[in-house]
Amino acid sequence: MLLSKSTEYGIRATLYLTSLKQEGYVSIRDISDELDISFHFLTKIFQKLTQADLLQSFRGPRGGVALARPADQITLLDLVTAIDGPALFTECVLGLPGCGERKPCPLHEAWGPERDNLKALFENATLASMAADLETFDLRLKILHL
Amino acid sequence: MLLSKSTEYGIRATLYLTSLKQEGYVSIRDISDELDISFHFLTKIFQKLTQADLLQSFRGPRGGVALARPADQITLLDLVTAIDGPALFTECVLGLPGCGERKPCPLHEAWGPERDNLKALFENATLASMAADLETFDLRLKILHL
DNA sequence: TATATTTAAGACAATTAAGTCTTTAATTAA
DNA sequence: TTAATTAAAGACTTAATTGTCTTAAATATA
Repeated sequence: MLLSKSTEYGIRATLYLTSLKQEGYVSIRDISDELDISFHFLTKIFQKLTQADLLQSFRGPRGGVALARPADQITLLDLVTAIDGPALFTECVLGLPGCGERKPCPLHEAWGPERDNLKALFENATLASMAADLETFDLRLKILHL
Repeated sequence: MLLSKSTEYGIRATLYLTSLKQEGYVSIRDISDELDISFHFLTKIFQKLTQADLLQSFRGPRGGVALARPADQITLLDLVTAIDGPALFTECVLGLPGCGERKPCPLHEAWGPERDNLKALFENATLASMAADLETFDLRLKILHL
């Protein structure tokens, strides 16, 4: 699996938050209800994003979470690295510690450009651009209940 | 993480087996000792590869494992899908069941070509080509003990 | 000030992945 | 035929991830 469940949830939830375009804070409960994600689990994921300064949170009535900066200044790469860490973009595909130019693994050369592509893709996708796509193409963030 | 530990081990071990260019069977113990992979764990991984007809195994003295077909006819994609399954190349990046052309997630369009690249990379890398690189460039499969 | 609302934090449980150990079956060779 | 060698199979343990629950802290409002 490319992304952990935590990261999958984090992306969907943050994207949903963005799409609401709400002035103030949005409660985590509203988001978890809407996207069918465990409230407590989502709370923990948001805590990571808050600690990484991607979100702001506020306690008490009318509290919740909000983007910490404009939606065009938060990328998918920000979200992924804040939750899963940078391993996907830094570590050897074969898990060999110390794999590098000096003594590379058999996939090193081929994986380098591929990893850069992936990173570029994640870097170019901002919450703003994705939220725009969301509107334009009526994309989905929810699981369908049949 | 892109690949599971099982797949990482499976690739390294199969590649090592290929590089030996041995006529008969190579014992799993020899491979696990050489690459510092748990013997029993590697045995299970090889069992999957044997069941997927990528390896042949033989019990008893002078037994072990061997490639089931020429090294240029086994790809990295074969190994990855045999061990981890095809999810990486088939499932939605955001984990939305039913994500597809009809009702795609916000990453669907961007991820499609990227996934195809990745798949092509894994499909073009055969055990033969990687083993050749291994010789030519003195690449490494082992963890370095300092 | 008291109560309700909301996130923070941490304990705990369930599930999955990773790793170990033991027994069985197949095969060779003495 | 007996003993040694090797993979197969499955039980078991450990660790990591995922998910749940409870309590504490912060804040607003009545």
